[in-house]
Amino acid sequence: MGLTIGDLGKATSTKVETIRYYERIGLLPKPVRTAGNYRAYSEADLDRLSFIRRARDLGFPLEQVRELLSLSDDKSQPCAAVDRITSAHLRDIDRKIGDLLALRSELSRMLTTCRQGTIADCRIIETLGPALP
Amino acid sequence: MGLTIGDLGKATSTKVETIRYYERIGLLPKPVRTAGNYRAYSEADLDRLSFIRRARDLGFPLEQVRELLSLSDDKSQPCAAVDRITSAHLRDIDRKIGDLLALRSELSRMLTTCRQGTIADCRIIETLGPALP
DNA sequence: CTTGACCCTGTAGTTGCTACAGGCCCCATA
DNA sequence: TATGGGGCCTGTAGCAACTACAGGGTCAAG
Repeated sequence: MGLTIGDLGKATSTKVETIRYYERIGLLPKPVRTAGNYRAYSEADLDRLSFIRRARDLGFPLEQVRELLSLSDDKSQPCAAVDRITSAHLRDIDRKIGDLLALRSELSRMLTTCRQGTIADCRIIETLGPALP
Repeated sequence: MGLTIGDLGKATSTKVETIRYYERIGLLPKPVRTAGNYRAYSEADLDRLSFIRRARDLGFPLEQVRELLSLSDDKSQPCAAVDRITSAHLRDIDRKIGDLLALRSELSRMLTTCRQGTIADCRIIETLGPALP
């Protein structure tokens, strides 16, 4: 009866150490222990961990996962808070995508100017180096 | 004579602690010290730090910055190694962009299904929650 | 001569895990 | 019944790349 920490790990593709870490930071409740001091988990724990993992896979940082969890614990609350968190996360991702695209074009511009000579006249190193006087 | 660590920080938009950190991990050489034990930097140090910051701004991780620095120190080396590092970084960025775009579309799909009701029937929470039986 | 801005060292915190070390526990097999 | 191997336990330290103190020293202006 009860799932071991290894069972939970397998079921959610989560490393055992990560589960203990989630417990330590209070994302997962401390489970009951068996006579031999093993953690014994319930289906509810499995659901909660699955929730965490799905949110993490979607890139939510742990603090936002924490908020989403506490929202999902209170079903009568309005949905607006969830919407707010998700929108904020989306804006964050959009900003990151923008940054990366800018980087990407800069790097690929640098690459096209690299003429396979020596470092002495490498345009990439030149770009990184000090401004010419 | 010589630049203080604060001067260097201002000139490169780098926090003083970060400069000391770069010194500790061997990215920047240990500078000479004044009578009062202050670090005194040269223009060459400023150039080197600028190089580091530019590479960091382009998203190169410190280990790759280290490689680029040692390449730029040996001007007779072929440029191919620089090209290789830059290309690898570019592939990395492309992968990240792909990941983020996938996330983005998932999140925005979730948002469009959120109907501003209560948590009880919030589609976002539902998506994160356990599979229905 | 004091004030305030800067500098020094050393250590601990951040995020989200991951990897030990050194030791229990449990089950199956011989 | 002994034993071997897996899995579990706690606690600590490590990763990137900084950042933030605490508790002091130094320097230039007023």
